[in-house]
Amino acid sequence: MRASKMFIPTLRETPAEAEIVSHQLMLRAGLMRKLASGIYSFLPLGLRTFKKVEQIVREEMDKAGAQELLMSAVLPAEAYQSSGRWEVFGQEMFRFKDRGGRDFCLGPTHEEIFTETVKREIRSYRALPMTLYQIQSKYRDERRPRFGVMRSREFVMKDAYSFDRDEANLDISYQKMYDAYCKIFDRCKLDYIIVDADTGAMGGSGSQEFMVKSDIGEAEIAYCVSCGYAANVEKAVCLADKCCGVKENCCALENIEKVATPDVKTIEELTSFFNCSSKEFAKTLIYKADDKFVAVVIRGDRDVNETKLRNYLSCIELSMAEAADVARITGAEVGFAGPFGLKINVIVDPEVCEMKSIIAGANETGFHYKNVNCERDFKVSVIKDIRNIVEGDKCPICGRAIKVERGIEVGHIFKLGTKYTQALNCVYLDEESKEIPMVMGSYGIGINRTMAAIIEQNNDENGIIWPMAVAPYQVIVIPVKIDDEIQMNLAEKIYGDLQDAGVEVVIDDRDERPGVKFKDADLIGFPVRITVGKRASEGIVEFKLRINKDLEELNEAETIKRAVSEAKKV
RNA sequence: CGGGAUGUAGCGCAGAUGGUAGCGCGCUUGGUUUGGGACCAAGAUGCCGCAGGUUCGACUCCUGUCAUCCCGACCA
Repeated sequence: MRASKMFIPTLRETPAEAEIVSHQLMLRAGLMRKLASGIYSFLPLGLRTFKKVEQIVREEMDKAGAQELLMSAVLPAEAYQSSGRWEVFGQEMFRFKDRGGRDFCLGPTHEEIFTETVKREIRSYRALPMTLYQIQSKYRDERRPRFGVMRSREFVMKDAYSFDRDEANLDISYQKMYDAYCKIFDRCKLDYIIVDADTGAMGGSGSQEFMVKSDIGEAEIAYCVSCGYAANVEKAVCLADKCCGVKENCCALENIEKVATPDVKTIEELTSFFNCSSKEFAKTLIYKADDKFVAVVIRGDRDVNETKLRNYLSCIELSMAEAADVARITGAEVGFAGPFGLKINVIVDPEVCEMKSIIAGANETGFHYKNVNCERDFKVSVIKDIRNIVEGDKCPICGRAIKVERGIEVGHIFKLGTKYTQALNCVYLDEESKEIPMVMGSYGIGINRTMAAIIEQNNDENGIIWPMAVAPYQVIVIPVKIDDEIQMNLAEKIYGDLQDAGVEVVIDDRDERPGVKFKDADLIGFPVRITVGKRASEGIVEFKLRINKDLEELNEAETIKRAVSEAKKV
C-alpha cells in the first residue's frame, strides 16, 4: 500500500477528549474517530488490526471445536421477556418498535437467542455437546461510556455458547474455552490474569474473567502471589480477622454500657470521641433491597460489598436506605443506627462476630453502646461475608497477604447451568426418551476492548508498538527523498519484493520531510521500519524494529530476509 | 443517576469593562529546503453548540436546552 493514497488521518496533537493513552493513540494514529459518546467508526488502519484480533479469536474458537454463525443484532422482545431480562436490562437496552408497534431491541448479549435457536433445532442427546459462536456487534446504552472504545455503547463481541447434557460435560466444554482464551490472549501478547468472578445479571454457577493488568482498568483484582488465588474484588472471599488487635485486652468480655455521644455520628467523629481505632466499631447500615429493608453490620473500617449483598438477597434494586427510612426502622437519626432490637433481618459480617466488646450505635439519637458482643447483645439473622477485600487481607486459600490491582476485563466465561434452558424450555431427549434441560455455558471476548488493551500495554512516548500478530501492517519502507531516483528505485524494489514474499508492507511515498515520516511511522507503530537513504547508492538500507532503538545497515537481500523472518514472528 | 467542567476553523487554544473574531498546527499555491513533526511569501476555512431574553448592538450578560469529558454510583 502507498502512504500517499492511504486514508490515515494522523493527528499531531492529542484530542482533548481522550484521557487514557490507548484512546489518545487510537485517535492520533488515525485508527478510529468518534461519532457520538461511546460510538466509534473504525478507519482503514484501525479496521485492519480489528480484523486481525477477530481472526485470532476465530481461529482459536474453530480449533476448540466451536462453530461460527451469525445472529441479527435486531432482536424481538419475546425471547428476553421469557427469560425475564427484558426488565432486568432496564435502560441499558436500546429499544424501539417496528411500524406495527412490536417491541424490538438491539441485542446487548445473546444467551436467549442462541438458546431459542438450539431449542428449535436440536432434539437428541446425540447432537451434544455443541458450542456455537459469533463475532458481532452488541449494543448497551451505558450510563457512562468512557475511555474511548474501552467502554462503548456499540462494540463487537465474540460470544460463544456451549450446550451439554450435564454439568460434567459442561466442565469439559468450559475448559476448552478457557484454554482457547489463554491462547488468544497469548497470541495478542497481553499480560493477563484469570480471576474468579461474580456472575452478576448473567446468572449461573460460576465464572472467571480474563483481566489485563492496567492502572486504568475498571475492575479491581485481589490476588495472592503465594498460592495463585485470584478473584475480582466483587467476588473475593474475605476471612475474618480473629480480633481487632488494637487494644491489649480487646478480647475481654465486658458488660455492655450506654454512652452519651451527642452529635457524634460518623466513624471519624467516633474514633476521636472514643479515642480508638475504627476497627473497634461495628457499623450498622440499612439497605433497601427491592421493597424490603435489611441491616448490614460490618467492622467500622470496612466497606460493604454490594455485589455480595445483592447476590445473597437475590434482589434487583439495592441501595442505601433514605434517612427517613433509617429513622423509622432504627428509631434514631442517621449516625446512631445499631443492630439492637431491629424488626428487619440483620446480616452480620463474620468479622464482627469475632470481635469482642465493640462499640455500636444505640438506635437512640445521641447514644452509642460500648462493650457490645455479637449474639449476647443483639440477634443475628445470618452471618455472611459481605465486605470488600482489601490489600493485606488474608488469602482465603493459603492465609498469606492479598494484593489488590486494577485490570481491564477482556474476556469472561460463565457456567450458566440450566438458567436459560429451563426458562426457555430448551431440552434434549436422552437415551430413554426423557426430556432433560441442556446445561449451558457462555463465553465472551470484547474485540474492541482487547485491541485497546493491547495498545494500553504496548506503547511509548512516540506511539503504539504493535505486536506483530495484530499490527495493521508489518513493515513500512521509508524513502528519505522521493525525488532521489536511486533511493526511490531501491525503495520500490524492496517494497515489491516484500509484497511478493507475502509481507504486509506500506511504502511512504509521500512528499514529506523524513522527520514527518519517522514520526508517523512510530505513532502508527509499524513493527519493522526500513529506511532507504544516503547509502542507497551502495545498496545499503537501514533496518529497525519499533520495539527497540537498534539500527542495522543491511543490503537489499539481507533486508528482505530479515523483514520476512520478523513478519513470521506472530 | 448525583457532583464537577467544557462547547469559538480539521486539531490544540486565546478572545477585557458588550461594538460583529484571532493565534499555533494542519490545509491550498509558489519558492527555498530534505535523516526525527523545516523556512519564506501569498491564500482558503467560522450558524462563536442550539433556542429564547436583556440591549441601539451579544462570542461576551441572563434563562433554558443540547452535546462532550472527568469523578462517583452502577455495570452483563
